[in-house]
Amino acid sequence: MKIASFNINGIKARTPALLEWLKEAKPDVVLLQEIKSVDEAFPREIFEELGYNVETHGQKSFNGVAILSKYPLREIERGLPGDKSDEQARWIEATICLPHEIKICCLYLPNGNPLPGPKYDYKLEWMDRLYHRAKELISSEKPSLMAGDFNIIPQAEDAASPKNWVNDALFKLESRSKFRKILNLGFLDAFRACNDGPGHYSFWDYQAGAWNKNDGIRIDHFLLSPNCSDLLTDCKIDSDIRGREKPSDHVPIWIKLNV
DNA sequence: ATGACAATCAGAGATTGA
Repeated sequence: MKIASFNINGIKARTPALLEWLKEAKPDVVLLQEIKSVDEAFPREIFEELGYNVETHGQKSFNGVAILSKYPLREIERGLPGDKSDEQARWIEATICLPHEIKICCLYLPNGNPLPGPKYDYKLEWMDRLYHRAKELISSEKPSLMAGDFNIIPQAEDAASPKNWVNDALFKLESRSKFRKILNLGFLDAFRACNDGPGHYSFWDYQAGAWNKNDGIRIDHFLLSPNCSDLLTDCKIDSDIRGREKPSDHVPIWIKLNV
């Protein structure tokens, strides 16, 4: 089974590019971030015609997450628990039902810039809540994964120019430590389990010719619970997508599970 | 330190992103 994550930077602007990639990559499940659309405006029929079940958690103009799945989705939850006043659409989870169940969580972690400031505080607070949900997932002892745009550069080798990011919310020790704390619960960075070394990126800024200079960062991740990690056979980033017409600034990352 | 680029909403230019 192939599960992908893709920050599409607007479903309205990205539907053609998304369809082209879907038909090539043929993922069974796709986790989308930054749909930048309310639920009613999401073009669900286009994806249903391709055989996907569609669940969205949208918001006007900004944020918004969605799950496309060829398998039925159950136990759908919208919004990261822990703060009822949080109105930003950054989390949707569901259980897919194969012979055995897998809990799939799609997230769009706050950027956090500028720093210091309320946006950075929100990022750190959101990561504290993410830690609590991650702990619950581990405690359940069921196969689970969290994937999406984490807005975290885990290590220096995950940036082409790490010096440019030292004071950025994506690379600040404080936010990276919170990411590491989640890994230390027992979650596996699937990409690093399958790939070594520098030069692997999932985001290139639209500005300053970042793609042409390969000045990228790796900020889109798949974190797998231990019994989900046992099923992992491959993880790759479809970086060539960034060079196409009207691309997102992110590219898809996917895993294969032996189920 | 700033802007470079793109998407959104709105119908110009501000806001957001990373």
